Amino acid sequence: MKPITLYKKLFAKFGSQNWWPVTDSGQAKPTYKKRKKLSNQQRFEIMVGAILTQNTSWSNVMKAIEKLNKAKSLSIESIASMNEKKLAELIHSCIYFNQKAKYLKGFAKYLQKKYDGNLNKLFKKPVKELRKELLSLKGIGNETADSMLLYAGGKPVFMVDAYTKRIVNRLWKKEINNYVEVQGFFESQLKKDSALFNEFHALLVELAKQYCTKSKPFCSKCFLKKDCLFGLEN
DNA sequence: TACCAGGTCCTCG
DNA sequence: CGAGGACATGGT
Repeated sequence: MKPITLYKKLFAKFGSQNWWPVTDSGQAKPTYKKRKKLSNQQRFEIMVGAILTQNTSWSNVMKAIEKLNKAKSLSIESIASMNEKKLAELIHSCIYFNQKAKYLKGFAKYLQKKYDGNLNKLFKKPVKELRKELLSLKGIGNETADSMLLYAGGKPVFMVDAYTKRIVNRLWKKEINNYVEVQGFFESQLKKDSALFNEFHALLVELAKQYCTKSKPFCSKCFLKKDCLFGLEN
C-alpha cells in the first residue's frame, strides 16, 4: 500500500482531525477546531505545547496550557522573564517539568533575542535553515522542531513520532528506528503539501490510539488488516 | 503493579 | 554513530 492510499483510508475512516488544538481568545482550554488562520499567540502556544508534550499525554499538556492561560503567562515575554520554579509549577502536570521549564525559558529568550519576539520573522527563514537552528536549541529535537514547523509554521515537513514509527514498521514490516529515515519514507512518496502532512500525522495518531496500540493491537477488528503486513499475521 | 503517553540531553565507547 | 540512563506526572 502506498502512503497516499493509507492516507485516504484513514481520512475515510476518521475524517478531519483539526490539529493542532489551540486556545481561542477569551478561552483557557485548547480545542480541536478548523481555523482559517492562526494568531501569533496561537502559533507560540503550539510551540510551547510541542515542548510540553514530549513523552507526555495531551491531557496533561492541556492542564498546563490552561494554567498558563489563566495565569496570563502564555506569552514570549512572560515565559522569558518568569522565575523558573514558578514556571515549573504551572506546567507541573507534564512529566519532566523542571527540565521543560528550562527549555521553555531558553526558547522564549531565543525568540526575543533573535527575532524580537516576532514569529513572522522567524518563519520567514528558509525551512531547512530554520530547522537546523531550532535543533540547536536545548529541548528541541527532531520531533519537536518538525511539529513547530508543520503545525505552527504551516511548513510542509512530515512529522514523525513514536506512533508513526510503530505504524510504518508494522504496516510495511520494516524495522526503522531512525527519525530522518521514517520521515524520508513519507516525504519521498508524497506531494510536499503542508495541509496533507498536517492531516496525515493527526490521522496516524488516531489509528495508533484506536487500533495500532503499542501492546495488544486490535488487528482482528482493524479496517487496515488486509493491507497490513503485521495485521495479516495477527 | 506496571506500563504507557504526540522525547531530548548527556555520557561513553 | 548508537546504546543506556536521567528526567520524574497522571490515567488505567
